[in-house]
Amino acid sequence: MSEKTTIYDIAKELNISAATVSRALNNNPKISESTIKLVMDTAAKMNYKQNRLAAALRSGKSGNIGVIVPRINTNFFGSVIRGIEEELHPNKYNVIICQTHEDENREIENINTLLDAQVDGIMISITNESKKNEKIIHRVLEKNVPLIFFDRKKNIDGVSSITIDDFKAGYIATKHLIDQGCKKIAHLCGDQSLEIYENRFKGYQKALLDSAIPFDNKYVIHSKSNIEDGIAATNKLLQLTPPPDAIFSASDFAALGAIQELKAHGIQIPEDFCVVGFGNEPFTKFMELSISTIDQSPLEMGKMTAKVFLEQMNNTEDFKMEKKIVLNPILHIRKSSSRNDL
Amino acid sequence: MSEKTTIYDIAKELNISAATVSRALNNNPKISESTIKLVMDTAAKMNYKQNRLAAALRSGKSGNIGVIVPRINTNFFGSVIRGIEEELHPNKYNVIICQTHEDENREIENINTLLDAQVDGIMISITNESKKNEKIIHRVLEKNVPLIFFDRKKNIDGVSSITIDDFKAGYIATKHLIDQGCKKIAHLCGDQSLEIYENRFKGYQKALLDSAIPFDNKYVIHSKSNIEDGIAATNKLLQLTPPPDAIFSASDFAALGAIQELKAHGIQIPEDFCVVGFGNEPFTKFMELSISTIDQSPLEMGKMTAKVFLEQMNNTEDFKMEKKIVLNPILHIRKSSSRNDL
DNA sequence: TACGTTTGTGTAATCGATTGCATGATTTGA
DNA sequence: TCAAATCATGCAATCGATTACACAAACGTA
Repeated sequence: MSEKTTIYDIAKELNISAATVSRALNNNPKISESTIKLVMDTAAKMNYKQNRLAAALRSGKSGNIGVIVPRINTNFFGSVIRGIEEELHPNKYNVIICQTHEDENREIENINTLLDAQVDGIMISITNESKKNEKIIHRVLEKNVPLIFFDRKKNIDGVSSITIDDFKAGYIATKHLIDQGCKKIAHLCGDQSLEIYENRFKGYQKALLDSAIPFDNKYVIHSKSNIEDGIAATNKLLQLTPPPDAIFSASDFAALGAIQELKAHGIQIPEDFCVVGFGNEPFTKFMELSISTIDQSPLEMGKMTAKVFLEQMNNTEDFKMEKKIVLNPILHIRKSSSRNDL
Repeated sequence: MSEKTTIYDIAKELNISAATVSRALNNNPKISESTIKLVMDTAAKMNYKQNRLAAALRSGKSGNIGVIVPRINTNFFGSVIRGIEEELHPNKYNVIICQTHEDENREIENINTLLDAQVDGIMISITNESKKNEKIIHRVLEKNVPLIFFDRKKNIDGVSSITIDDFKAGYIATKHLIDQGCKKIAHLCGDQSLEIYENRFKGYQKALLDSAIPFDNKYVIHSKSNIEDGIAATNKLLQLTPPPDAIFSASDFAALGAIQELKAHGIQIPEDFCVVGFGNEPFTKFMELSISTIDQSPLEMGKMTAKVFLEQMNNTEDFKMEKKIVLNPILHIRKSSSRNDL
């Protein structure tokens, strides 16, 4: 009834050996055309489905790859995963997803789980730069399991990564604000132990420097990626003398909080104050006062990550391949920073 | 060097049989305490990691479950998957994700892929009600692979499902508009071959009926879940005589399009026109003119789905279990429909 | 002392597909 | 006509963990 047919069933049916069936199903050139056809037809007739677990055990390839992200229900990570899945699907790989919730212990646990499950590769956006997970990363490499970083990476020799140019992103966002005539530009920065936020910050500083605007540390406020932190940070900034006249936020959510607070203070945007966010979250476009922001091309990032993985898998040469791909950030200029009526 | 240790390596090291090692690692009560301790310690020392593929092949349980959704980079599906993952993770299941892009052939292919991969269960939000995928669903059931529907289901005996009460959602949304004094309420409905949209529509009709408001089919416009369709539909509606004074949209995105178009026509919201959307997309809350909408508790839905799956897995009794869980929709009243200054 | 239990381990089969090596059949060439 | 080459297929081991069954040792009881 619901019993699954194996190659042995087919073999018995045709009075041949299971080995021949296996080879026929894999189009092995050693097998005669007629036998191949016969086996194929019988397999179809008997509704044969390969048990990939068995093949996986034998070959050591599970056909699964693991993707580790802080969380999946955000536009950014959801889109990256979508890109990865769409690229790997035609290549017969399944995508297993894990969440870390920014917890490095969880990250280590996830990596171990994926290794136990014999995944053929791991794609990860790490939680932070702590040394704690350095060890496990090396364990992965020792096992020769392809590892690829996307967005949040570590600098480890021999490991490929797909990121965006966060420095440039910070630079063009800040430069844009300067071009709008802003003189005192504040920055809501993220966790500086993460390279991405560090680079956005550096880009911001460099843009100021290039325009001969003095950098002032009091205009830099650390805030997490949420509305509340954006509000709190803006409150602090408005109490300074002089207060800033623009904000480059490393997060769209913090930017949104900033805008809400600025409005609450009766400040006109963009006339009196400009804001640029980061991430191109869907809502930034939909608001009546649409928010200028940096697009990270997450779908593209996911596809690239998958492509690099496939390339490494197909690399039969006897050398390690390391590819560092840096995507170009795209500034979307919207109302929150458009003084020139674009 | 990077060779993985197996139970045979441990067995050889301790001069015992692999069977004993296996039993010890699984805390089999037949094995003496001292041996268990010895094996455990040696396993740790030799950095042993179970090869789950081998265990999976033997036991027929892969430890993976498949989740099929139209796409993952939306707030709704992303959140459902998050809920599923969080609930299954502690139970040592991995989550494999597949996307259908609303294509039923892709759906069938995904199910086959998951079956081939020997997943221990499938959770799916189907693309539509066509008969085409009926057959494959039954194939899954015949194979005794637990199958659970979430959000978009089919009515099939013996299959559990977790949904929200779309009828009630349509009802309370419409009733709310009526309570705001709206008399001519239009409905932007979705694909009526999907039960969810059909029920929202029915709830809308029932609310009208209960308030003795005549149902008028010309106020019902079919539109997909995107801004453009919302704009187009609203345009059509505004050309009617008399035009409606409210819209209940089965999608937040269409509602957003509607609002944009209403504004373009200089119509005051909520004074002259009220709008209620569906889905509680993040942007609905963030807009200056925040959008009233129905929350579907996607995280909760995901967790419930996983719980029902676990319950079925742990059900050792000799009977089939069918559980139909219907979550309560929550109306979030926001500015787009608040005439009473809430 | 003799026999039935209990306890702890080992042997070997099993899950299903793959593959190196062996073998028998057929063809080629001299 | 026979050796060599080619071709198609079978045998059996393998991947690593699990488990039914067998069995020896230790223990208890009459």
